[in-house]
Amino acid sequence: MGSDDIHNPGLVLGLGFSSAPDQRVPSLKLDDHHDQFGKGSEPSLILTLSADQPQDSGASSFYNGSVKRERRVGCEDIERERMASRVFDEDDDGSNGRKKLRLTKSQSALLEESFKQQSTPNPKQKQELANELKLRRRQVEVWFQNRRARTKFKQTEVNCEQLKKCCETLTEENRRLHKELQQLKFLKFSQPSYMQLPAATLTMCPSCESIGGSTTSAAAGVCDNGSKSLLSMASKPHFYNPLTNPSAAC
DNA sequence: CTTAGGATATACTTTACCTCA
DNA sequence: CATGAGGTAAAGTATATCCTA
Repeated sequence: MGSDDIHNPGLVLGLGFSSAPDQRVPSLKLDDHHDQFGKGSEPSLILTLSADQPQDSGASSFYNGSVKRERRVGCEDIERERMASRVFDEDDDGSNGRKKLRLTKSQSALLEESFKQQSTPNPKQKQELANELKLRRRQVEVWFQNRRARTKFKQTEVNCEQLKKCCETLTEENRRLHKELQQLKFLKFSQPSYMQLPAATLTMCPSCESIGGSTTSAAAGVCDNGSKSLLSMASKPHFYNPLTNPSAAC
């Protein structure tokens, strides 16, 4: 037995994305009412912005192709508000392509404000917002959908960065433990008397990565900088496993 | 209890517009 | 000045889920 039996406490590294929770799962549950409509069935009615609803408030704001480019300098905001508050009847150029709504800064600000308070407003709240902003409810709905998507995307980016850092830390720890293990094996076969010492008397300095005889830090299981050593961990009843105890690693 | 259908959510895509080299 | 690439945000589409009649 001996050092060959030392468990590898954290030698398996990975981000563990085998089943990302947010991955879209292909629909395997079309056995109920959904497949009755048939995925290939064409929509019989396509609503467009112009045909969707009457311009109830008269303030849905679209850029006209001929009105371009708000300037970042000067009275851009005023100009933008002015442009955006215009009603474009589309088709002045004969095209029936969709025009793109641009929310004004005040509209965006109010939407942001309400998003802070409630990221998924109920239908009544949406309608109230729409009334206040002189938009259609659908536009408010879409804005919240896209806003939630942006929030989620940003959060995913943050999580990804954290996982990268965590992975780097674990890789470094793994490398260090490997090295320590090799030194211990070497010591075992070259100088067996070392192994007769109580385990707690041996430890490795994480900075110089050499085995030493310090008793105090080894007994504590932590080196001066807080790193763990194999021997000190081995003297404890359980091994440190960063995968089952990730918070300890990162 | 089962089912149809509406409402609404998410995920992904398309499109119009803007910025910048 | 013109232009093309790339980014951003609004809107479209497909599908899932929940609720109700």
